[in-house]
Amino acid sequence: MKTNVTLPDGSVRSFEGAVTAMDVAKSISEGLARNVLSAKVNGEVRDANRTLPETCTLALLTWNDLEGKATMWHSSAHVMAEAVEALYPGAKFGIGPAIENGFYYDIDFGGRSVGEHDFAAIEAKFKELASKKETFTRREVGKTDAIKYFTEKGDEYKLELIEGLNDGEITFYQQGAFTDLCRGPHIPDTSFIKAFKILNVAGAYWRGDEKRKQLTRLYGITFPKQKELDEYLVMLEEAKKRDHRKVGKELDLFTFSEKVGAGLPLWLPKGAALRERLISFMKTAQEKAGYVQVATPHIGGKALYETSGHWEKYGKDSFQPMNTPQEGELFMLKPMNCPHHCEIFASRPRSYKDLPLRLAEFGTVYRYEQSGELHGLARVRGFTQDDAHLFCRPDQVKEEFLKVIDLVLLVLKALSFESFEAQISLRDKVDRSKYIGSEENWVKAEQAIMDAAAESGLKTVVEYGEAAFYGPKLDFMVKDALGRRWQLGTIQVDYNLPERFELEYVGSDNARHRPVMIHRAPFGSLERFIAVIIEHTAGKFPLWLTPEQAIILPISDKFIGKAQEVMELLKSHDIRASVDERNEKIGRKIRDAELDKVPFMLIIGEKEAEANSISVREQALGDMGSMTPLQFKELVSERIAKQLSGL
RNA sequence: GCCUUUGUAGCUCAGAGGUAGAGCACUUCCUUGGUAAGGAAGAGGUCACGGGUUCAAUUCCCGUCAAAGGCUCCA
Repeated sequence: MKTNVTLPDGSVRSFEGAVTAMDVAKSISEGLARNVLSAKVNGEVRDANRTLPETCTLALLTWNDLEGKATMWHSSAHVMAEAVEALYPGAKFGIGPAIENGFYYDIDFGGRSVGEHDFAAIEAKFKELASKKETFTRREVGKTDAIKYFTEKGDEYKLELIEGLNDGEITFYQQGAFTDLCRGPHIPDTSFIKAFKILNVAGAYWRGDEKRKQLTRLYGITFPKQKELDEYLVMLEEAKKRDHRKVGKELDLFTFSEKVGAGLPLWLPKGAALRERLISFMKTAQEKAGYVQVATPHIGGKALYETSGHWEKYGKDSFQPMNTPQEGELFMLKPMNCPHHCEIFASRPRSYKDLPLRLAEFGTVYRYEQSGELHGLARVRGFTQDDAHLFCRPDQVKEEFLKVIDLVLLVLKALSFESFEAQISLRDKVDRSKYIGSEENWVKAEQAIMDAAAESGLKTVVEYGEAAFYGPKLDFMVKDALGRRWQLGTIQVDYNLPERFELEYVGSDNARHRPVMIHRAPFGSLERFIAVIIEHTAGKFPLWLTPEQAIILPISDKFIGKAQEVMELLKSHDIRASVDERNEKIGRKIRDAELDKVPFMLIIGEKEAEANSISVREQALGDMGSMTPLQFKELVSERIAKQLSGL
């Protein structure tokens, strides 16, 4: 018997008899063999020490491959479980997968509270076990034997997992004293793991169901070298420095007050200026795209939300209605702007010639978010959407949708977001109770989104269960400093609300027709959008957006008058500038302006006062030499024009 | 909402069963200085809030509120 192996470069190697991926690695080089974590055999990731089929394609996976890392982290989860079992006899185990950065294991410690103070002991035990160079042994187990093993061990979680499996597809992996139900694959032995750290601990419901027991989830990460762990931890610290909650405080952008309430941000003057800048940017873009502005109140009658379906779908879990003292009328804080906008559409007869009607509003909405869910500006209870609703004829849907995609891309470009994901958010495949409207309408809407997304050429991923209750969405997702994904822009096609609000227009055939609605918010919400901008720029905003574009620094107070003249001149050219009039040396003023991330520092001393010039220093880059205030104004205008090209 | 953790000056943080401290920021004065921190003095805290234990609590215990990391949820 021979084994023929095709390697990724296309070359074919022939071996006498049965061989493993590890054998193949050794035949290539000892160095490679020392680094092989697992192997991709005919497209499937498997243990490196399993026998290969007679004919196969083979890719050897190392730490440089995502799948190699995943193998190592999954194996690390097993070792962590082994350490936990040694220290906490009787602990029961849920699931322990590899994740994007590391791994976790959900553990039932049997009523014991395990927290950060326990980490050191677990880490020490882990290192002791890993250094033993225990091998991971795979074994196929019959269902009855598998049930028997975990019944004796008393682990009801594993038993529940086994219930969902069929005879013949159950495998156990054992390393040292620890045996686990596991599909694999695993690294050859534990000696590959050289560095380990428990990152944090969290509660996690068994099978993600909040009605079931909460297990303790330990998050950890491992590396093949201690140095890599150290670097990773430094990187995490650096990421924390970009946290919008920290930077927002340092730059005086926003604050929170216990008295006002959790999740209700207070915008300070600089942060409010930033918002205004974003709003006027969007207003300009929208005016060009044929939108009209409307304005609606922050509350609406309960009947409005009964019509829209909000009351039915989310009434119980939202801020509760408030009533008027005399008449007892019920009003709700608006969770969305669309019902109000539907009523504007319905306020008079509409002709097909009026469509598309694009109603835009920077509408502030209020949503009840569970207290544990609040997160700085990224998840709040009151926020302002750059909302608009496009009422159009069915034949206009695709074109309008494509135009909105362009608008979203323009926004992402102006803020230099290069890495975003476009996600098509569809209905839950099973649970349809969360949604309103007919199957027919949903199919039409889902098709419309997929067609438009395909035509736009966007790369998209499909997620089920992420749709709004009235329709599917195209969502634009961006990551924050710590890699968490947030939804920013969103575009939604809706056949349902026009039906519920009985919206109509008169067609060219003089008959009544139902319009289609597109809901869209390119920023999503100003709050979350600003949070993500802060983390992406670390507070160094693009010139067009930054609250203060230039600060004028007189060398001594003799030149304050001159500095003020320059400031007035720049302001008359729409440059946002101020003067640092403090009684400090120039070095100090520069340092403070640098830390405040003001893009330009304009220095005025004796030389400049005489020559009617300014010395320009660019933030983080340094001295640019001297020029006249008008030359500086040109410099600023050119840069802004470049940043906003396309608007 | 749930699990783990945290809450001391505007900010970052030390501290201890006997009613508090540093650095920065702030105020005043001196200094008028050319590209990342000039000097001196001063002011500033119900130690998150509410109970309890104690001769004595900011410190120990309980509750509430807020914040952090997750889970669930997310119009």
